[in-house]
Amino acid sequence: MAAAAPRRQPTLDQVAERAGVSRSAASRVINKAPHVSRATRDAVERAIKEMGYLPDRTARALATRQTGIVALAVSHDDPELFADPFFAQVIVGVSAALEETDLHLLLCLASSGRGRSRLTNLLQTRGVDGVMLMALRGDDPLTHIVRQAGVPAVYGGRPLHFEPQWYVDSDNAGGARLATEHLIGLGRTRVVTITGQICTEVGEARYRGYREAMIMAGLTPHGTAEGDFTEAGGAAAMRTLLDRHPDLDAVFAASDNMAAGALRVLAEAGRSVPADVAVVGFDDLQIAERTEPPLTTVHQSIQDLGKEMTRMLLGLIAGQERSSIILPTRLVQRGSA
Amino acid sequence: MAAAAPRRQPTLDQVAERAGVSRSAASRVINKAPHVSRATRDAVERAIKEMGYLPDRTARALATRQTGIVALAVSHDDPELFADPFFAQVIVGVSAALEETDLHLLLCLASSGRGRSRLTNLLQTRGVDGVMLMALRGDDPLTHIVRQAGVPAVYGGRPLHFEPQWYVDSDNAGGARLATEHLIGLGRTRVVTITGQICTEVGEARYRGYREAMIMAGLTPHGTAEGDFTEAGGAAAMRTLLDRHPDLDAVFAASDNMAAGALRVLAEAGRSVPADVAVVGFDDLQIAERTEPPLTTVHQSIQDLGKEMTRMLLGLIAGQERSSIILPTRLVQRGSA
DNA sequence: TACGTGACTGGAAGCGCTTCCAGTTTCCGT
DNA sequence: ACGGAAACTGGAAGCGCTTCCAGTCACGTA
Repeated sequence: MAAAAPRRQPTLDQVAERAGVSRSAASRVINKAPHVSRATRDAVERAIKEMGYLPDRTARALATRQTGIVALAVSHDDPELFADPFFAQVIVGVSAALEETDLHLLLCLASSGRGRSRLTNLLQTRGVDGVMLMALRGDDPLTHIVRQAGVPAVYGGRPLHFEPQWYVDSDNAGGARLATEHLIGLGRTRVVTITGQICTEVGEARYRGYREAMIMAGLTPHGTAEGDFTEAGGAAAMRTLLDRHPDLDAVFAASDNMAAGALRVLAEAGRSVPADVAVVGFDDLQIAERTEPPLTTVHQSIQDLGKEMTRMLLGLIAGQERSSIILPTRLVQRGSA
Repeated sequence: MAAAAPRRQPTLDQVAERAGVSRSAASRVINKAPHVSRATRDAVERAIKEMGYLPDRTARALATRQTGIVALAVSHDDPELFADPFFAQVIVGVSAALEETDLHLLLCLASSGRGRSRLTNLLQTRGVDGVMLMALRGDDPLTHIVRQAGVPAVYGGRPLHFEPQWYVDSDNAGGARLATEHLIGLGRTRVVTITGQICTEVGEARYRGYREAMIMAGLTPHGTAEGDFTEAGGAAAMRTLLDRHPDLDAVFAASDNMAAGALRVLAEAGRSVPADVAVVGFDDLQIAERTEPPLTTVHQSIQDLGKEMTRMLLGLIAGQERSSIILPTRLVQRGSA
């Protein structure tokens, strides 16, 4: 190793000695605590500057019982799931919110059993001040561990069949309603939907929104096929729907990726979009601007999701009461509907 | 807060007391140190189990002067850069390598001045055991800070005009050579290139590889246009090239995104790919499989990059000597060449 | 002048763990 | 039976910081 000079960084004791005051006085200056005379403060500050002193994080953490670190945990069976740009956006949001604080972000990809036990250990050994949990299933043992470890925790999205005490989620049902209502407003009546996995909260909520909108408009849900949020899955579902409901005149796809697959299949089938069939997606990913025609879709701000999760967690760590948040969605009109 | 029972976790002292041994003995058992009798070990292990003891990370960190945390720092001016799927892949690789250890990953997006100073502080206050640096410019002050803080550091990719002591990088020049040679092997002689920003190491290296291959084959570089690694940039560059070198019969684009833009422009211009113009990209991103025609491209394993960086860093932390690594690339043939 | 008040100070006790060291025990070979 | 090495043990000194507390001091008021 090119380990730097073996001389260690100066300690608080040395600073205090140089400033000619006690260690406690020096500590007070550093922490901007009250009851410090002008003379003491000046002396300590000068010593700090001269020695290039910086307090040791670890020692401070031990004394204050605060690590200055929060974790973002992505718990899921598929290790590749993290490659979804969704998480990058969340992280950008989280980082932005953290930027204004002195906290740092620990990222935990807990897909394997080993990964999960590492995370568990991290929480139980008081390695972080709080944790944000994402992408976990309702029966994920993590929910139990987190609760038991007594670590402040906020959820990003809700697991199915489990309402966490504190969470931030996009208004999935509302967005789906928005999309469906838009299609209905266009005069379409034979609106079908391509859902995500119904065994996920997101998949279920977006399907629910579609149903609600249809029923509110006095229509009956015209046709449903379950996809898996991917482009290929969307294409397959679209083929199924065309087959079963050749008269369909609109489709609400629960993700942009699925909508892209659907568009491809519709083109192959000779249906023109939006003339014959109107299509709306969900997510407003980059892909939505590049489909042919460009995709009308429901926008959700994933960075905001990250930001709000972080703010909520900071509040909880500070001991404040908070309430869960549902983030709004909005329709972005492009060419497909 | 729903803070769990205020009763704190048991400490090592309590475990020792319960086991009827000294704290040092208990510590030895936990750390699997030698010189522990069977009886002592059993007693301590039983006490640990009964009390549900887990050592406190922070206290241990203070005593051992090891935090058990490594940082991945992405230092760049554009906060959105992190949204590039590239980083997600790196993180997946890093996580996989870390999974086998007891270390955790701290993620630092240091784009703003504030972010950079936070990172600086983290390193100087001994908040992490080592750091992996990515996407920084040659003159990034971070390189200096890292050096001065004496924190083990490995670079992912090389900044321009600066060869870090330890780094992992893809063989960009070699890959570009591979791509260009492939085009030449196809009988193309009027091969042009769309480069990335030449003011980046990657951009420069891939351009260099192209030139080398051309010259080795006795050809003169036929035309060059600088893009910015994006699809739009690639499209613009392609238009320029078509305009200046209407006779071109092949193009090597320094990224898949740019290649996708180029394909679009070529189609608009009525050039058929690969018949009239053969195209090769670089990166082998998902988009390469979806272009029309599917893109022949140079594959690099970004997860491996993350893994190797991590292994190297772990080695450095453990005090081993290491040497920098250049990861191989390979050509993936699809329809465009 | 005496006294209560509040600002300021440093000593000392932690935070929970590792590790050095000196002392004790055990177990050989002889 | 005995000397010595090797295995084991617990006391104590840290790691570097925060914070409680008892004490000092200067001040304004009665």
